[in-house]
Amino acid sequence: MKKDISTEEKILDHAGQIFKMKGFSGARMQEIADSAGINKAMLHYYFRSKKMLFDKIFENILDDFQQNIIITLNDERSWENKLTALSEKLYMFVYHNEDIPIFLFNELHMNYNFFSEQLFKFKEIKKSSFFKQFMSEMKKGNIIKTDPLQVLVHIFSGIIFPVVAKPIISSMGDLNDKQFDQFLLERKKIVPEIIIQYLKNTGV
Amino acid sequence: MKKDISTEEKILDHAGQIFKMKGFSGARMQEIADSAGINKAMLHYYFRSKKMLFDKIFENILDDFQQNIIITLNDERSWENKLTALSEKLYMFVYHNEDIPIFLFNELHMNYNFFSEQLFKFKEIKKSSFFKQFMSEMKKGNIIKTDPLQVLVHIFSGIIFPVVAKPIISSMGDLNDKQFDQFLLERKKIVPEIIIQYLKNTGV
DNA sequence: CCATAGTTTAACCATTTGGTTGATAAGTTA
DNA sequence: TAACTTATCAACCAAATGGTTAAACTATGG
Repeated sequence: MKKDISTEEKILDHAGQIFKMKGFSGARMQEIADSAGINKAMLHYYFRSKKMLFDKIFENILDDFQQNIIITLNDERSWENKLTALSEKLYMFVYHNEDIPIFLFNELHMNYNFFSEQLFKFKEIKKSSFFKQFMSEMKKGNIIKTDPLQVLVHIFSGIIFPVVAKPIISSMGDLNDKQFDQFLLERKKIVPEIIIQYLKNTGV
Repeated sequence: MKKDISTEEKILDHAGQIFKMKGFSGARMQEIADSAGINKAMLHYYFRSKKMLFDKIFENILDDFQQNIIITLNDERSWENKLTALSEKLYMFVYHNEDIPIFLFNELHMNYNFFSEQLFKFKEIKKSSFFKQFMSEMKKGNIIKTDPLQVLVHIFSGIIFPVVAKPIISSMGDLNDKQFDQFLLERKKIVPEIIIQYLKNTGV
């Protein structure tokens, strides 16, 4: 009856790393087993198939990502502070999980229809208090007339994209890893500033 | 002596499509052959190995992408018009090649060191006339003090990222394909506006 | 202390996959 | 037309890969 959770967690942990690095089709079951220091049959014992193992991991990562966003957009702050906090959150997230964004987008791209259910949770974002605040301020004339989704995507793009395109951007600017980190840090500051300034520019 | 180019091009064409859709490790040589309507041995006859076939295709795509950018940044316009033109160019590029960005970034991510030579060409961007114009205007005080690479990355992020993250963004906004296209079209307009306005805001 | 359920392993299996081969066809040249 | 090069194909191969199995080990509760 005893459920030794350590093996199962070990699998999730190591499989996660390998899937993130190599994607679904690039990852090998044997490699995951070796990495976790267990027998390959254990993978099937706990998760039945490669696909099922992958799905569990993918869902966890997607949830984690979405939760990070939704919490920030729903807490108690002004809309400006939410945008700044969102930049900060996304920055921290990508800084500590450099390969998650590209992994997520790539797997979603290759298997769009399959994951469509899992994507439903992102609809919550539209219902977040950020959207309500934003619309309200817009009506009052304190914010330029804009689609709030565009605003969020400005932040997502501005912070997440550089990590996704890191090899190309590093090459463009001839940046080593340390310089790239600095570049990203600077963006975290500048991106919300630009957007907020633009949105408040109602008089012109 | 006659070089029948049609088979070779057929391979490049169909292999390109499949690699872009499934990535290197997800693509199958047999599938490529079937798609091109030729025998699998032909793939090896013309390109020796999967990797070599892939590399040729990858290089072409990367070149194409880089050329698009460099030409725009080097032609005869003001820096503002270059940013607007760059948005337009990138928009057209991603609109007609929806799966290229994620393909490029993913393969670069999975095999960073290997492609590092191919990335050298992106260093040209720093030498483009855009950078010179920008620095010059900055000295004159017509532009707020900013790293021009950050400015370019604003544009890249703003236009390319939405395509990369299309499944998630579509889900957030509950957009169908047509609505997403509209969303992207709107961004093409708004993104350079925001940046340019920010850069010119020197007096405040 | 043993019966039972859960856990782990080595060996195995069927299929897929990238790649090869040897023969054959189709141009090209002289 | 004969010699030669280039292009194409069906059949084949060895290795890799996801998955299975049957036996062994471990723990725990009665």
